[in-house]
Amino acid sequence: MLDIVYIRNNPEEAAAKLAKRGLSVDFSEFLEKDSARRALMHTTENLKAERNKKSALIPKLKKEGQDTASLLDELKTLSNTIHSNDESIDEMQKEQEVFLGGLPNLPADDVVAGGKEANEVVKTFGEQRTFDFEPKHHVDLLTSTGMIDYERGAKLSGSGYWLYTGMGARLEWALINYFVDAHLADGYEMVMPPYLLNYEAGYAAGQFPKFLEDIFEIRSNDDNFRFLLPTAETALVNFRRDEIMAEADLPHKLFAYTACFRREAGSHGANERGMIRGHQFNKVEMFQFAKPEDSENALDELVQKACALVEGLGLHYQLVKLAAGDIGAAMKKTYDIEIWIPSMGGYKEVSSVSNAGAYQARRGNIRFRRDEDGRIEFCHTLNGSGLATSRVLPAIAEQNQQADGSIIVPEVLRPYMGGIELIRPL
RNA sequence: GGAGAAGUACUCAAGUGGUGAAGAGGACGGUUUGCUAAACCGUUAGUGGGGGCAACUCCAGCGAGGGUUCAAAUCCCUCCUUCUCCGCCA
Repeated sequence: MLDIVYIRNNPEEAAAKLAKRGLSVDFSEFLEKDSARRALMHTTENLKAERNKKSALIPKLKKEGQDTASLLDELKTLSNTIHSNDESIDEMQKEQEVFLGGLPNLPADDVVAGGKEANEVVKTFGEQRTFDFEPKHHVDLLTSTGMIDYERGAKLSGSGYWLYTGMGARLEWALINYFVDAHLADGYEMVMPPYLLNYEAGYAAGQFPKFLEDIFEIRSNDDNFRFLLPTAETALVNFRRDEIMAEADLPHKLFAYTACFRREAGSHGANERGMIRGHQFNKVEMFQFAKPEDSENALDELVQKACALVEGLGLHYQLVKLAAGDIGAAMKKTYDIEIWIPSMGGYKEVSSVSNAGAYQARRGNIRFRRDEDGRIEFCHTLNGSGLATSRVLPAIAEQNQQADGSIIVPEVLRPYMGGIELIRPL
C-alpha cells in the first residue's frame, strides 16, 4: 500500500516512479474523489458533534419534565442524514482502498526503468565449467543416482510433483541444515510458521487480491478461506501484523524453513524439465523488520548472506539487480541470485532478496515507536531466500557431475551427510 | 465433533441504555530523602481519521462486522478468538 499523504502531495512524482514499471497511472480522478470524501467527512463529523450535544440534553429535559418530542424529531432527521452520509463515505473509502491496494510499490530511485532485458549483472562468482565429457541433464543425473523419483511423484500427486529419495533426500536435508546453521550463526531467530494462512495474511504480504490464482486454496470444515503459503515470507511478514514494536526491537531478524506451494499454472516447456518449477519446493527464507533509515544496509546484509551461502557450496552464479518492471509488486528494490544450470545453458533464480520499504508494513499495520519522541512509524520489511534448496540441488548435480554420472557432494554439506563425499549412480 | 463460559488500557478489573468509560496494580514524572525503601501528589483508554499556520479542536474506537435507538461497552444478529469439561487424536 502506498502512502496516501505522499500521493496527495506528489502525484506527478508517484506517477513517474510507477512509469518505470511500465504502468501509466493518472491520479487526478483519485485526488478529486479524495478531497470530496474528506469534505463530506468534515460536514458529517460536524453533524455528529451537534447530535452528541443535543442528545445529551434529553435526559436533562426529561428530568425537568419538559416535552422532548420536537427535539427528538429534529434528532431523528439529523441521524438519518448522518447515516446516509456515513454510507457514502464508506463506499468512497472502499473504492479508494481498492485503487490504492491495487497499486504496486514505487521502485527505489537507483532502480532502472524497463523489464527483464534491463536487468543488470552486478557480480559473478566462479565460472562456467568446461566439461571434457558430454554433461548430463539433472533429471538424468538425479534419476540414475536414485535421488529423485519423478514417476512416483506423478503417481502420488500428478505432474509437477516429485519425491526426494535416498541420497537426494539426504542432500536436500543437508542443504536445509547448512542454511539453518548459517542463519543461526548470524544471530537470526528461527521460526516455524503454520503452512496454512488466512486471507489477511496474504493481503498484508501484497499477494492478494491480485495473485489469488497463483496459490492453493484450502477450504476446511469451518469454511474459512485459507491458503498454502507460496513462500515463508508470507508468514513472516505477518509475524508482526497489527503490532507496535519498541524501537529497541528493531531490527528483528528471523528466518524460517518451509515447504512452499505454488500453482504454476500452464506448461513451461522442455527447457524447464525437472525440478526448476514444481508445485511444492523447499526454501529457507530470511526476513527483517527494520527501521526505515536502516533498510538499505539491511538489504545489503541479506544479499551478502545469500551470496555467501552459494559461495560456500562452491557453485557458479551471478548476482542480478532487477529493473523496475521485473520487481515483484510489493517490492521497491530486488536482487536475484541466479545459479548456473549447464543443461539450460543459462542461469536460474535460487534467491530473490528484496526491500519492500513500508509497502507491506502499511498493508499489515506493522509499526514501531521512536524512543526519542514516542512517535509511531511504519517499519520497513525485507526478505530474501536463503536459499531455495530445491533449485540448488539441480545446480549441484549438474555443476558437480563427473563423467561416470556421479556427483561430488560440496564440502560444507558433508558433515550433514555422515561424511559422504560422492554420490554414485545406482 | 458435543456442551458451557468469557473477550473493556501494559496487567487485573467495575460498568446492562443517557454529558467526561470506575478502581487497583504496574509504568512514568514530581515532592520528601545522605542512599535505598516507604509515604504522598500527579500522569498514563492505546490508536486511527477529519479541520486548523498554530495553540487547539472535532469524529470514530470497549474482540470484528451488521442491526435497533434521538442516544449502545450495555439490547438483538452473524462471525472471530481464548478458556473449561467431554469425545477423538500425533
